[in-house]
Amino acid sequence: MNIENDIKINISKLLNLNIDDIQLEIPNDKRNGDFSSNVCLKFSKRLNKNPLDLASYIKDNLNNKYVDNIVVAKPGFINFYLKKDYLFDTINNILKYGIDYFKLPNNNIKVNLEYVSANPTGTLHLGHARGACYGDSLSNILKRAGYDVTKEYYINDAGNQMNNLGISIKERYKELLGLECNLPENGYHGKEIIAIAKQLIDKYNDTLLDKDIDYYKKIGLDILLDGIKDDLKDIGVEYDVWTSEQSIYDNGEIDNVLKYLNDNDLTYTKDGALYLKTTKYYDDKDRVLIKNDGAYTYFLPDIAYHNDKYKRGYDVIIDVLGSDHHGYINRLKSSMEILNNDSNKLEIKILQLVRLIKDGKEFKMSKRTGKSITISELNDMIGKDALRYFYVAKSLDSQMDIDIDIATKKSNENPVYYIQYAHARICSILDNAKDIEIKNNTKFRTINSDIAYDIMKKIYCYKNIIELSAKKRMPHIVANYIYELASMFHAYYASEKFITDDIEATSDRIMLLKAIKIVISDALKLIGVSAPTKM
RNA sequence: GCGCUCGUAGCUCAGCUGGAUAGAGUGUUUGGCUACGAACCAAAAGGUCAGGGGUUCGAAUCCCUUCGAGCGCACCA
Repeated sequence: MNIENDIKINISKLLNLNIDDIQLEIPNDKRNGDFSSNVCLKFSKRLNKNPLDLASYIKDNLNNKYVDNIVVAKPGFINFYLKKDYLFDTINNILKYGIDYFKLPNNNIKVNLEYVSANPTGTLHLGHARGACYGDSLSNILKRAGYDVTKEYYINDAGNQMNNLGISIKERYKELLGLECNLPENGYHGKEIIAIAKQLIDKYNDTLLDKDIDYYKKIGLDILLDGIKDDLKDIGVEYDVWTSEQSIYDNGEIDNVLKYLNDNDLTYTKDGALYLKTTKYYDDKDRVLIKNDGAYTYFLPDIAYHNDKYKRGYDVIIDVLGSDHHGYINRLKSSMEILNNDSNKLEIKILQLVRLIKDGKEFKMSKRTGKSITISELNDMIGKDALRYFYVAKSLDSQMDIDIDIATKKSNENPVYYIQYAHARICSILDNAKDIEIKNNTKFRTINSDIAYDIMKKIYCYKNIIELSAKKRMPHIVANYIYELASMFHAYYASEKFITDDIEATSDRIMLLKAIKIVISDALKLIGVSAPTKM
């Protein structure tokens, strides 16, 4: 059953238009129909006809078994009013097929989705949580929409910052032993570094003093990476692939890329450094690949890494980065074009940074002093469900504030409880009705309220919501949808009694409740939130 | 200075590929539990969609411009 598509095909034949040119939308005001199209307004010029005449032509010639009535509205809208059967069929199908009813067919699009990828030099904080919740929810939604998704984390375990990590741990280790401590300015000052040093002392006392920096580096990397994995797992975020930057150094991919670039005159040497001609494409200046001390910049292995993603055959490569990295986009896209990879396949999603509010003022996070709120701290305060919903309900490109005082004291302000409450309420009613015989595949003769029809219509839209959310890479569309559905349910609950002496009416309502429950719990699952049966 | 993202109700945010009278939550005011869970519902008030110009049947949405905010402009990662 795909009414919208049928109508579109019908119109495209009548007006001789491409089907993709035809928009069908659900009007905000239902007085304008169940579906509405602006196609006559849009193409009146191209077709050289009055939009109202075009609309009348469609009205007189369109044929669809669900369409009850067609109305032409000024200045040229065409509004479709459907028979309620399409709603009833939807509900019956959901009860018959369950979640499978909403699964879109495989579209053969391979997606690589990389998110978080924080340096393993500290603990994940509130900004990382945004990328984590976004990425994980988006991957669920893409999968549901028929994409083949690989979730990936890039571990920056090579380069300068790893040495700084090793030094920082060693200095903290010495400090705790009462020795002189020379923590460098660009070292890591977070409390987790001290915790690692303390672990070493508890285990080995002072026997590690003669170990070199590489030793501390490795210990630190292992512990911090485990911590990152645990923190992510605690909020339901897991990965398919963990790629190590060091492995790109080790497996020769960098050398391969470098050789190709040099052989094809895409690089040049200046002031002892090797530059890549990124200005050939979208960059405003050429970029250094190898510094004059012979060390690679971050950029070079990242080129090899992204090239490798292309080689793995992905049709879409999504990177989720913090807004402080937006200057990196053109550089990376240029480098991909240089390697003959279509840079349109590379989608870089920029997330605006998260501001923390405490006592009505901004609470500055500082890497140097190690004063920041971590994911696990927030998780302890508000819990996984609230955390996941809170982050994913907002679009990525708005800066967002977290008021820590509200998050801790009045956690009920999080809309996730409102949604979960709706689910728990439905479960409770279904439990009360468990002995009542439910008829399947009914015509819902006893359903007669607007709110019930509105709910059915909302449920009908669920598939479109998933499709749209996936296409636009916007999981918050799903989050907001669930809230709206929950809100409609609460209103319905207040307006009618479900379990009555009328067996048929009870049965009809219970069927509808079951469908609502299926959609709410499924949509919550997509955004990583649980659907409790009791609260 | 240049670039990216943004500016919508007191506050936090939605608003789809331009579509019909711009929406929620929260806060304020008011009403509703001897009906299946009141963590709920109903109602009121609250708007120059930052300002100005343009495109067109139609602009919060697209373009130009001014103002304001955040971020970036490394041989750091």
